[in-house]
Amino acid sequence: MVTIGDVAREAGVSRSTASYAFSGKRAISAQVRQRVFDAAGRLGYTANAGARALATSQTKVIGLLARFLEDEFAPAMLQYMLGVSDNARELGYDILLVTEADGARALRRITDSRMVDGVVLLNVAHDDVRLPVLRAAPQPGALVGLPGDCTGLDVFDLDFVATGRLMVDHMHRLGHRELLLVSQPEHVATRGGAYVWRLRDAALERAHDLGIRLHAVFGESSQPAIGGTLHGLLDAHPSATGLLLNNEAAAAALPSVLNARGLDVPGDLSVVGRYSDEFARSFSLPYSFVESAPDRLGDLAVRQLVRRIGSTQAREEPYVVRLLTPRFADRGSTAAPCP
Amino acid sequence: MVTIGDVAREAGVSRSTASYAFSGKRAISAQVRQRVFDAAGRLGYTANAGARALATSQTKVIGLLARFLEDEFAPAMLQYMLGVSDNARELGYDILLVTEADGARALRRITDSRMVDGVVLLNVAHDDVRLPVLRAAPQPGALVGLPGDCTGLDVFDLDFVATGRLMVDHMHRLGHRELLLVSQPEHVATRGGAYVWRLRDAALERAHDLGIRLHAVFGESSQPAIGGTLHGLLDAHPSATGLLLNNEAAAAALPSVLNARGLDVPGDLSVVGRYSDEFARSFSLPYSFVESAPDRLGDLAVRQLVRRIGSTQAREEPYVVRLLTPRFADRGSTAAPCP
DNA sequence: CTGAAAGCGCTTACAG
DNA sequence: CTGAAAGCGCTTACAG
Repeated sequence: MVTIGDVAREAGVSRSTASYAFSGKRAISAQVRQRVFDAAGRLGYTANAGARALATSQTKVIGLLARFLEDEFAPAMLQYMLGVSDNARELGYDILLVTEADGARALRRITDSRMVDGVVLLNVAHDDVRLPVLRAAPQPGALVGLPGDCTGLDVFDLDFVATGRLMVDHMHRLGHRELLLVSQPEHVATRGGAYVWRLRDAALERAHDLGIRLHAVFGESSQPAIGGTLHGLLDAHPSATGLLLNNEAAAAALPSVLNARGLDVPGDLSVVGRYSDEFARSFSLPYSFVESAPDRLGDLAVRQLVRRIGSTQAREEPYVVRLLTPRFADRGSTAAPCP
Repeated sequence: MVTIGDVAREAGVSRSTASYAFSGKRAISAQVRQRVFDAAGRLGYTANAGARALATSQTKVIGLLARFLEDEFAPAMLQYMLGVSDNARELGYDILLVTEADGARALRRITDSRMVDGVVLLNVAHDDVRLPVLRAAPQPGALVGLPGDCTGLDVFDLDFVATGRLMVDHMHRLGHRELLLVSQPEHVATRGGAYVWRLRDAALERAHDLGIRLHAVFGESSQPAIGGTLHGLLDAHPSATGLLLNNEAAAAALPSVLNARGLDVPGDLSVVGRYSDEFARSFSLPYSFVESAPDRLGDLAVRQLVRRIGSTQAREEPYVVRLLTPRFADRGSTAAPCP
């Protein structure tokens, strides 16, 4: 391979001069600079990443820890991954993708060996086992997903509490007094998927305060089971006029369920979902929804992480917990209930 | 950070001895070995990846170049990514994920700078601009997706020609004589998505040979457009008794389309799709299908790549083009046509 | 404005 | 079975 030494020789300068010509970290005469660049061009020089990392203690790589769990909608994870990856690249960082089941061990491996300058954790659980490892690591970390304990880390998530309230408030304003809520599977919550119960509890509380009857159930993560659950729920509560969905599979299954029952939206039933814009487009779901903004969250997490990586000053700043205000995307699937 | 020098001092040996104790590349007395391991444990030592890469010219990282194009079903890409990532990790490699739009430039960057020991290209087009870059790179590469020119690279893909034939043969055997085929959008083929026309052309040819009328159309990649296309196709050919799908969006949309038309499968219409098992499960599609086996392809590509990386001898071996024989997963959605 | 030299943390022939 | 030393390819104080 061609090294900076080869370039220096070809340009007739020292290796340090060649290095400075590339980095711009000290003044170089225009002629010399040009000679170095020309030489590099002729020889096809690119700096060796390992050598540079060793010399600078910077890899320009960010670790991305995904977590694919049973009964969670995997394609949703992809949106977060792309949000992180695309934005990291724009800031000059590459992505080391980690999909191992044992996230804590993998995290220790990539941080201890200094493969990465920082880490983004996806799909963070309430009591995530990766957090103690990340806090002990020398690199900064950012989370997508709100855990029980946020100390020492920057956290980004959709505000699921506000989302639950927004959904209920929206239906209440239209005049609905009996609603249904389908969440993710119960064991997703049990094992620490806080987003499940944060939305659900907030919706239940708000409904209670407003004098609304809210029937909340946990739904399955795939068809045909979720279809059966939807049918059962609609059978059990024929007087309910609104349906809230915090469950991608339920949203995807709903059109055929309603079709089979001959129910019209919003004529017979008002519907509000919670998913990403991309998901809505892929399946062209005709429902109003609260945007879960995975690209936005990935962007925010990476940007903050890079800030911390870049300056020791930024590293001293207080940690942030940023919960995005839910945005309601109106697709016309809600209306006043029929009398 | 704690270095191998610290470990050596703590254990009372030289750095080379410590290094050999870890690598096992030369005999070390049991006592010394234990002292080194204990010291490493006490100090919490992990080798610096950059330094090791510099010394060995091996990063133990594989580049994974994904390619997300308009009107291709993004979640399908995720399955390939996980197939590569999970299997790479098992073989001791980490994954550098590249999602940049300009794949050729990104590929040059990560290979020139020696960030990776090898590269897997996903979603390879017929005349993929990344191929010349990969051939010129010092690292070996493996493709998932069959390009027009395979020289110098290991190639893995589903046999789409055999898939097209299998679909038609299957229907023919059951007695069908008029079929419909919905492919991906035409411009996906136009820009080089060879899998589109390979399956389509093979199906058309086989149908012709068997005296079957096959009406082949290109479908959109999302609802509701694809739903309209399906309706239009069924309207235009009421005498067709079988439907072949090489289009994920069409498969996802079909249940509600058939529901709306009151069509029974396989009573009124026999259906065969082509997608992954994971996709079938996520949407619980009730159709028989040809398994596209993304995990299997990722596995094969990585395994071959690691072989090439591992030994210069393996690097001399002839390149392989491995097309997986399509596997038919029977879900009972095909039957003899009604008279 | 430029160069010679030290150092980043490993591995691996070379010697014993 | 073990150690002292060179080298991987960079960057960056130190000198001039």
